[in-house]
Amino acid sequence: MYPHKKIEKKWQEYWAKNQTFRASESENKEKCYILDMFPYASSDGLHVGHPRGYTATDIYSRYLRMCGYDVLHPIGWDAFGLPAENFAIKKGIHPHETTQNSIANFHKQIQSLGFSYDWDREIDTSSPQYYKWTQWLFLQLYKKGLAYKAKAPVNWCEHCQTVLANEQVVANCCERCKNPVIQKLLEQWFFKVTNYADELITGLDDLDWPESIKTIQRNWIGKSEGAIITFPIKDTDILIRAFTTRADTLFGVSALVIAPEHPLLSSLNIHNQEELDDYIAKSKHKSDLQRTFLDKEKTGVRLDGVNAINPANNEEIPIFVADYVLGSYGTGAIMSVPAHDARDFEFAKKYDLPIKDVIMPSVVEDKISEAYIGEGVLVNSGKFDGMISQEARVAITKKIKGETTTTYRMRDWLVSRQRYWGSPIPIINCEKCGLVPVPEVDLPVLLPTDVDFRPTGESPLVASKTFHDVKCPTCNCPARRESDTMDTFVCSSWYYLRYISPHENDIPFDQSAIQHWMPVDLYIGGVEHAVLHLLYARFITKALRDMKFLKFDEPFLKLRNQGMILGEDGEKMSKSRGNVINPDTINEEYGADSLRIYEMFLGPLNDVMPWNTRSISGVRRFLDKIWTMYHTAIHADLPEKQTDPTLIKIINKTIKKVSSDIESMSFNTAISTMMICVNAMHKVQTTGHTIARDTLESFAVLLSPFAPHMAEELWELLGHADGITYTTWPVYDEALTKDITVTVAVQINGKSRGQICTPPDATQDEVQTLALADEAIKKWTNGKEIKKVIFVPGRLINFVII
RNA sequence: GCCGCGGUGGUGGAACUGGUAUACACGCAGCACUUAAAAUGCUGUCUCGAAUGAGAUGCGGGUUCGAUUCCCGCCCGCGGCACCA
Repeated sequence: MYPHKKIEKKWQEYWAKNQTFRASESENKEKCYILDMFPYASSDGLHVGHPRGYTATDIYSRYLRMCGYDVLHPIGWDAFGLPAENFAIKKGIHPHETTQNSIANFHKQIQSLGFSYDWDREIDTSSPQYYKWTQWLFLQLYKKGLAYKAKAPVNWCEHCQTVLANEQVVANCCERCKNPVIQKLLEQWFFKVTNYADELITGLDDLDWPESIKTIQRNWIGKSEGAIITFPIKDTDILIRAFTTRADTLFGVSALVIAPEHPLLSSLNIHNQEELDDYIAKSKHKSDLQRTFLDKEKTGVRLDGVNAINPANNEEIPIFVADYVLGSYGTGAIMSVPAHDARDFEFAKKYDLPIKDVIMPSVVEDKISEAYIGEGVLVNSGKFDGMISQEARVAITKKIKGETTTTYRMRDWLVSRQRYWGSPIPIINCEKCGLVPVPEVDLPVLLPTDVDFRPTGESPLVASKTFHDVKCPTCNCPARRESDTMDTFVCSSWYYLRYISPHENDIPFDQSAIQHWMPVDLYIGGVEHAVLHLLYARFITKALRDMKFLKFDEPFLKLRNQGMILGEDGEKMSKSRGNVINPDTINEEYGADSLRIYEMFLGPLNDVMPWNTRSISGVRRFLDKIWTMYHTAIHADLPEKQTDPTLIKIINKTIKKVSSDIESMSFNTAISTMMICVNAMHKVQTTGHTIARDTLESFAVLLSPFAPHMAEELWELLGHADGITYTTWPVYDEALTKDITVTVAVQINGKSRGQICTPPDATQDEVQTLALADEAIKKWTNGKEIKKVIFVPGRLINFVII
């Protein structure tokens, strides 16, 4: 039995002492930056989901080191933010203390799994050395006009007592506490992500990322090309602009519908003002949840006494205010075309508006029961009749002097938070000078400790006299510091740059080191960050590039997702369900190598998989088998070269398959291949033969990325004193992977009826003669005419008979 | 509703570019070792059938000598978006 505790401890100490995984910036080696999404330093500690991604990157890192690459593989801690703060409040301990405890715990847990991180580069986003540069980043964005303060309707979580970014609102609820989010009009800080909307979409094309993530980002950014069409209000000078993607349907407009928030509402002379005010007040009180989920039925108010003019045909059309039109998208006004838009159709039915067909579908199906939203040929559209939708959009927009434009669904990133545990925003509010950035020499703006950090709806930093009251850096008048803190996602939007020169105190990152290491070559993490971290990091990279700090466009060239590990009951692991598996327990009982291999053997990296503790015994048996096999094989007169042809073939095949599987991240099949190899070696050994040194060495190297502790021990047992990490990955001989004979399937009409053994390069004639001479085949072909023969060399021969 | 991904033994899964479906592992059964158990090793394990065989990759069609793989139409599950004009 493999004594995992003793051996794992031995090699972990060896790696630490020798700084085995320290990344160097080597001139003559090709670099590879392999990154994990750093863990949130939660009080719960590591769960079994973490090691899944970490093992994948670790296998890849260890593999590449042996292939001669210069590998950077760092780890650190995402430490600021709400969960840490909430935990601290619950315990009545300062979040700094609870966070440091969590970090220490994570550090210990991760180290015990034998990951090959360069621990010298460990970072903690809540340390002043780190957040100094998060603040620096904020200032650069501010200088560039990419960080701004504005009053806007924002998402407010009553439970967490803070605003949230759009990306943190899931189904109209706070992604953290799941309580409904309400809209509030507040002055907040934003990052201008929308400036990069277009590049954030086009940049995706060249990235080696899962299509699913690209699609999620594209949908989130929500590019839509259309036109703004101006509708004059009858008997006034007022013009209302409506955004549409379907200018081709302009002749089918039945009404102009505007959002309750629309600014021009107050300038209109409306006869039923009271009714309107009532409606606006009601819709203001509705949360977005009610406006969308609960109120499927559309409501609105017709504005009496005012009408709009359709610029296409000068028809007079009614104006409605309805809250299905969003004030925050497009122009806050739409042209309602009931015949060709599902929502407008529903609205028109309710308010009895005319439904006028102006687009003929190419295939006419059922009528009137719903709107036809597809494209087609124009009818009832004056001189545009007969045109197809695509052409008509351009022509009509031009005719009525509309402006073509592009809008995006994505909004700017709201980064200020009214909570304590985050990086302070480095801005000073001066009555005379307005917003004044903190001079860079004064960074970091330290998070004060003399405050009650429990949330009150206002930033707790306001309560700190030492923090809050300052002198204006420009005019020296009394001023006050910005008291909000930054969203944790700001910290994580640039951490991959800090790993590159984590100890620099005067610069955020060293330019020449950045040149050497960036961009990240492989990034692994969960899908849940598709529109959060992954989008923010891309934005920050592009912004820093435009400020000449970086010379590349995208931070992460290749991305892979690790699927979630579910509980044994197939449900998501959670404390309340009681199905959480603690990796420490598994590590203790089966060892780190078993846990690593088990998590990879479960199935494809990307798939969601249920945990099954019983199955670990399989991989543990695999390791035990290797252990005893090596101990039996290694003795004084161990032959150097393998002579057994079966083993020569299998080891060459195994090297080939394991190498290609690691490169394609098919770790599960790499492991089954190694199992097949071990079973073969074991069989040879139990039948009294010896496994030679070259075979044992090659296999130990193949095993080492997966089970590094055991592999190191076996490597030492084979007489090597310098560790396995930087040894050379074995090469295989293609000729030796080939079988001497192959089994060719013989089919009759596509059904397998037998098999024959031939040399792999046998010709069709040879195979055919052999096959037709076979008794089992004769039975089928006797007296039948062979119409056709299909031959796939080395695989099958198929006789088509009548 | 729209978009994306998936459906293979009792279980996790494998299968190159359309070429012998079910590798590898778990579980289960039997045997060996043992006073016994655990551990370990060996053998078997898709279904029906005594058998030559027949049928199985969610369901129904199609293309093909041959389909888990390609095409059409459904059903189910998971994930994303959610009045975005």
